[in-house]
Amino acid sequence: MALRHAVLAALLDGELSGYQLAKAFDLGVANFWHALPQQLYAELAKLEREGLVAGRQVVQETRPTKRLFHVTDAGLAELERFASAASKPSFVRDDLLVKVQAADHVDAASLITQVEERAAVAEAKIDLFRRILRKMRGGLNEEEFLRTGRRVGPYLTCLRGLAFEEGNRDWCLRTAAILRERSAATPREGAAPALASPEVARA
Amino acid sequence: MALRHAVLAALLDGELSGYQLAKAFDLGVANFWHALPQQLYAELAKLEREGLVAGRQVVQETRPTKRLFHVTDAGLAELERFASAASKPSFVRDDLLVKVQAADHVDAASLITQVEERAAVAEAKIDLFRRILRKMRGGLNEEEFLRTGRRVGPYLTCLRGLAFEEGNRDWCLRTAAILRERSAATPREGAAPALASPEVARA
DNA sequence: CTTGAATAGTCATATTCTTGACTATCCAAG
DNA sequence: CTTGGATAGTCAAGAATATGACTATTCAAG
Repeated sequence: MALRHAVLAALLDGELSGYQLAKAFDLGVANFWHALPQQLYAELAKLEREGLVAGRQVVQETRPTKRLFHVTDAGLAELERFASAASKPSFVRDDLLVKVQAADHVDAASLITQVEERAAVAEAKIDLFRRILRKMRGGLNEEEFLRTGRRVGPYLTCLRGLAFEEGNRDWCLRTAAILRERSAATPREGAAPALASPEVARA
Repeated sequence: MALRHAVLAALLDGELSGYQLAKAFDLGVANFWHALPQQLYAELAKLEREGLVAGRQVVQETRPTKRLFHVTDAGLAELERFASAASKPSFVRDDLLVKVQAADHVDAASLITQVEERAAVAEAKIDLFRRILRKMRGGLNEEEFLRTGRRVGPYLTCLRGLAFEEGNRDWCLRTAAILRERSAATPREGAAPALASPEVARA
């Protein structure tokens, strides 16, 4: 149950409405925690009942009234407690990797397309992360900022997101190239092509 | 609902019992899909009811009787269908990243310890993946194997796991170093240390 | 000769997450 | 003057996951 802690961590940078929070989760936070708007509204309500966040109503003229939430002292204490407790091992879930695992038994063309699409998505995220990082460190260079900047937490997690997507892109491009080469080498085979194995090569 | 497909993909390499499958998930497959043994038994039962896998009873003398499962033609067709459908975006969940996001507001010492422990875990996984990869490619070098080997799917996903853990390790080590340096620079501060910010520097 | 680890598997409960729909207001483009 | 997108939020139902406990057998260490 760390969604609540992810929400608390996201609210540390200032007051957010549920809607803004949902967008934040879609961007930065999404790189290490994923949640739909519905869950966030529900979690905010629970956190408020428990006194870990507090909301204040903001009546807007041109927009629907919204509620801005901030972390309370109790919320900060809960984050402290969470941060000191043992971390569960991280986990990833990725359809595409499941498909690649089965690559030798399924249609190559569609798989290659999907891997290349994923590379493009990763590239877009890389650009986004680079922009966010530039904005966060302001005039300072990275080393300076990491030594002296306030709030390096979000910067560090963003760096992990950047490296992750770079790894993603590189792997996708390489994988696509390999699958392409292999499917070119056996143009008339369907699933599970009988490529040259060590045994065959010896024969 | 891609657990079923992860199970099918894992069973492509040969018959496995529920127990063996659980261990396979704990190792290789866990890098892109995570599931507890209970889920796997339940999923196998469902897959069998739907005719996507078939099990055969194996009576053992020295061990409890087990059931070995393999993918049926219908299961293969289902995998094909899945592989051609659009992939959901991958997602990661990581307690540790949530904690680092809040790094400027929580106790540094405990966080540094955890980040360094994670680096060690990553290192161990790197070793494991290297061994698995070596074993999979047999006598061939990597390039050769990727061009001509049978079943490159598991090899490719393992490569992604390796790169992921290398990224993890590198980021953890860098993050630990930065947090250490910062907490050394403000030895008597508690949470949210007032480090030199651009504004402060100007003053 | 008892304890603990590994094998092999099951059940029930509770929480969490996803899906899909729904209510509103405002602004801008066509 | 209607449609679509952005803002702001809510509800209900159902699927998927997690937690914890439970039954057995075998082998090896102490």
